[in-house]
Amino acid sequence: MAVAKPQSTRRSRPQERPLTLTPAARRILDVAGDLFYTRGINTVGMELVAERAEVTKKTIYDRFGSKQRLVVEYLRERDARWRAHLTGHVERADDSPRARVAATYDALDTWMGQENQRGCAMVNAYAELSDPDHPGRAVAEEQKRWLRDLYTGLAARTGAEDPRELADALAMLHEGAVVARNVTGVADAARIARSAADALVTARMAPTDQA
Amino acid sequence: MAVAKPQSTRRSRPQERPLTLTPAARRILDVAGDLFYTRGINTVGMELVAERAEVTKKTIYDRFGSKQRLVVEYLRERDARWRAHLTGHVERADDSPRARVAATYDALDTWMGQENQRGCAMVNAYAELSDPDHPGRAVAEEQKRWLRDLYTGLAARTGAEDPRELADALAMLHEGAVVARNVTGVADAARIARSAADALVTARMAPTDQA
DNA sequence: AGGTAACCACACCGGTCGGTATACTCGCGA
DNA sequence: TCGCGAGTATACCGACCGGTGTGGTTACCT
Repeated sequence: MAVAKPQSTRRSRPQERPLTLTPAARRILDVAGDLFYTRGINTVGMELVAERAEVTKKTIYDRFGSKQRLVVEYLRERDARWRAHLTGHVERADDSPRARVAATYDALDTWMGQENQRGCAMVNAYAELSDPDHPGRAVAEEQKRWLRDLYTGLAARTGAEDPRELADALAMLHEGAVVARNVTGVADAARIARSAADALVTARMAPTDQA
Repeated sequence: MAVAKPQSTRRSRPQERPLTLTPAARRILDVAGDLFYTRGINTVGMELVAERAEVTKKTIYDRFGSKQRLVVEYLRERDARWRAHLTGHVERADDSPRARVAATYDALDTWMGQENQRGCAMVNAYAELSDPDHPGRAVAEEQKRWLRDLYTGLAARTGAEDPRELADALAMLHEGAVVARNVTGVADAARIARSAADALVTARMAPTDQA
């Protein structure tokens, strides 16, 4: 065991040095990403990361400077991977708002099948990093804002009266599906969310656009 | 700082002693509940709990036996409070499935306004307690199952073709609203979820029941 | 040839973790 | 009066935390 303290209050961030991703650093980040996601950020010590990456702690600190930084890089990378996954699905879909909304839930479905066995990494990190100044929180917030904006754009194209509100509802189905699958064990959560989203779009669509 | 380890593998649970809630134990549980929720379970040490409850660690261990047990009791109590809050709202609503569904989101709204500034305690605990054997996880799972069943009952009364699926969608809006409010900062998340839920019920309702 | 970046091994730091042990006091009910 | 449950205070346990410092070895770039 061992675990505690109010989380380093690194106030007034000292501007980020750019990070050189040497081979060892690459290994460290991979290992840390896996461990942080599956076991939780706070329960994984640097010693363990070092051991798994076959690297000394010294090397980790030479490359990343602090655990906080390593955590932030883990979140950033995961966020980027998720965005790429989602936008890939969306762009391959038909260019209709309805099809594209559906595509977001398909993306979620495949994502959850592969690398999301422990819920949303951003939401988990948000739960674990209780210090409001931890820069990892900003990464999570940004991802959620991004998804919301994506939905807002699509919602606007449906002709909905209040695109923002529709977008928020679609985002809720999205996040809720992750919880349903992860905690409640609903295997086809993404499919259900997709179907509900479609019904919602229909209900909110401008009447003239109904087809 | 300090935080780590794969989380005590207390396998084959040694049957729970019933807990005597002495005045000190009451204080301990209150303090622990507050700290665990606001700072996270893993970042709060027993030393801090003892200090805040104006009690020695000895007393905590005499009453609760272990941190794990204290965590479980915290989750149970919070779960019970939440269920009471929600059922209170539901029972005070008109006895129509539509009104009762709406009432669940109203309950969420007032709940989030008062004592849910850091998201859903069950979801957070699920994120923090990565050991699949930690009994705290079961408490979270049970709450989500309960909510799902509650929605299933209401959905059945709407005459929906697939009550389970409608119920899951309603639960997703529910959980999603918590994330939206907490991470994305959507102030009227509960209201939006309520409105979306209502539209969804309308869409899924048996055509003959439309009113 | 010299410099430097990237790594290794290893020892060490103060501090905290969850949990235990010993010994003592107080108030209550039989 | 006696015992006991609930509490106090304090010291301690081994383990682990995040992080640093020293010194040495490659390998590549100029």
